[in-house]
Amino acid sequence: MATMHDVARLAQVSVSTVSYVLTGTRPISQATRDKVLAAMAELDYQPNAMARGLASRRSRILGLLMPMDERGLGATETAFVTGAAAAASSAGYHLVLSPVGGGDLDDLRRLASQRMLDGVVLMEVQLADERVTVLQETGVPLVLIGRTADTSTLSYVDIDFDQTVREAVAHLVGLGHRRIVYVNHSAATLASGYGPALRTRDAFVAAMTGHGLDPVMIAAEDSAAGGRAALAAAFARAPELTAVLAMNETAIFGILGELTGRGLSVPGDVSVVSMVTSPQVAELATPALTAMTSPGSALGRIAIEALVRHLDGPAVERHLDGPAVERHQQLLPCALEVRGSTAPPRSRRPVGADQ
Amino acid sequence: MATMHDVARLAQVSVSTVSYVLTGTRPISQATRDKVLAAMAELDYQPNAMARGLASRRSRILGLLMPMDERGLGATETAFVTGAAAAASSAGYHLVLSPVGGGDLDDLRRLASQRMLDGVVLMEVQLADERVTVLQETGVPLVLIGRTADTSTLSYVDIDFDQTVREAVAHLVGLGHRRIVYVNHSAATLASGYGPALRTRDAFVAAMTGHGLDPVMIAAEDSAAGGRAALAAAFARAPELTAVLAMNETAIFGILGELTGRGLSVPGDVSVVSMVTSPQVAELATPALTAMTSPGSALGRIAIEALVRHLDGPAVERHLDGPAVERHQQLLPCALEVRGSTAPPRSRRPVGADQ
DNA sequence: TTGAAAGCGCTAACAC
DNA sequence: GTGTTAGCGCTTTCAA
Repeated sequence: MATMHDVARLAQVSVSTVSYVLTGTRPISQATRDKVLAAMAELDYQPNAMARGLASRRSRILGLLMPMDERGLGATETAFVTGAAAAASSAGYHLVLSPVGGGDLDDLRRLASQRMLDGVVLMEVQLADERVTVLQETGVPLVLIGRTADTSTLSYVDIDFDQTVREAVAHLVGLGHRRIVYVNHSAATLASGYGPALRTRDAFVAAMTGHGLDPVMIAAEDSAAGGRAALAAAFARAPELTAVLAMNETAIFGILGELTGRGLSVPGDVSVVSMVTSPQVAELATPALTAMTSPGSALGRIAIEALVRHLDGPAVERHLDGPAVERHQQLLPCALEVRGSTAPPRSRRPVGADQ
Repeated sequence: MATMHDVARLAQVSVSTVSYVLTGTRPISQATRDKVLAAMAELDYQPNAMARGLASRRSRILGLLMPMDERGLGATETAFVTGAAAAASSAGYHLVLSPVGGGDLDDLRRLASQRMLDGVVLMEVQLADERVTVLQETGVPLVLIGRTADTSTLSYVDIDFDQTVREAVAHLVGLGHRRIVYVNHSAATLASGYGPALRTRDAFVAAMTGHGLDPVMIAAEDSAAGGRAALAAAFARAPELTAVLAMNETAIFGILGELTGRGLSVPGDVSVVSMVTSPQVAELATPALTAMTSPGSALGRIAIEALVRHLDGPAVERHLDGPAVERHQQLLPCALEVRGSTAPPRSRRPVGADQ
């Protein structure tokens, strides 16, 4: 493995010159640059990332910390990751994903304190999230996907759940639905402080109330069985329901199965809208689901861009906690994609503009 | 950020002593160790990973290279990742996932050449995979998940597709099915040299032939629509089919939908077995799918263990390509998990032991 | 426009 | 059982 010294010797220049053509930190004459480049090519030189990192105190590596305790990454998360990776790469950074489980807080602290990561994006943030605290203590530049309860000192990008729910409800109401049931994640998930579940719940109540309708919410376990149970509960609570809005990507298959099992057709008897769902999953169902499509890759891109802006920005007071530190806080709504699972309810026509 | 020097000064010992209590590379008296540990705690010392890596020429980081071009990680891949992460962690390594797209071969080469990764696990290997070549050229220790066509010089862990298909077919045949259609990935995927698709195809032909049955294979696009089309094609090719064996986790939802659409019940009229599927996905369907469950986390664990054994093993001739380099080559079968989607065909009873 | 040299924070001989 | 010290391969002053 050739080193910079080898390159310098072959090109008949000093090591610093080689370093400067690599970093572009100071002007180099074309002739010298060519010599150096030729030498590099000849030796198949690759800079040693460790040495570079040690000397420059920057690894040029960004970490994407994602919990993997659950049922895997959906297409949504995947889009997120690829968006982030692309943004990192075009900013000259590597992106590595670190599968941090919930338990290993120490592991997380170590990872962040070892100066191996220039910055970190944390996914699946809870309203009260110890990981955020740990990360803040270590001083690594940090951007969240999702939000903690108190966001005053943090940078984050998140889905605009309020807007998303409002649009979904408006779609159904526009079709003429009045009895709409919201199927959320499980009670346990809600209790654990999972932001999306909590925020969509509140947004649903607000949206329905705004339309003068009664908000009915059911919690469902993340499984097909949970979805079936939730649908049964929904009919118990609101026998005349004509539409289901589901936040739970897993339960929704159970909901559809149970609907079919009860001899009810989608969207003839009951309309179904899936929230924060990828097109891939929406297309899996029969009929394909009308869904609110998450802005996955944009979220990833924006998070990384915010992080990079911070890192590559003026080196001033990067470690001062003064109010001068710029935070990036942004919400992106999901987009309504109408497919085959929504239609006007059987018993009534779409409401008119003046109604 | 405290350095080793600070710790040494506070503990009144030399830096090397601090280093040795950290690495455990030579005996240290209990008294000294305690002093050092106390100093570390007091200063909240964290070793600098870059410096350590530069000096020791080992980053203690393992890379898991996974293509993310597609529809996301299923529960299978997730189990894989968590298995790998756990194994790495308990061997004292960090595991980072790198989302390498198909295109960036140069990016891959750079990543591997920069001495940032002590070893690499490559997922989703194709029969002819340029990435393997690139990686081998860089000289990083490498373990594959999946296999290239020529495995003579490589370490790998893979699913035993032969055995898995044989068991799946045996299950159906045991129930009395004779007309079994195999729904594979798309023709394009097959043409691209995707090992699992190719290997299961061959295994299916072998297994069916072994039972004296006619092997019918249909290629399906990876979508619900693809599944529906495949089922139509299957009925065209084999009108009297009573069972479907599906390799395509995405298409299977279309298959089920189309079956229902034709007024056919599962498993009453047609039995369905899903290959290389996670329990989570299998439970999504109604009825829950009988499936061959992939040994996800075991695969991940074994791959990492093989890599670590290589890295931590005798430092002898690690860069020699002599025949002394031990390769790890192992196949693991999927396990049959019977759920609600398989039953004896309507028209006949299970075959007896002597039949 | 270029070179010399002092580190970055650690590991691992080598010495005792 | 412990200390000294020469690097690891690079970046970045300082000096020309």
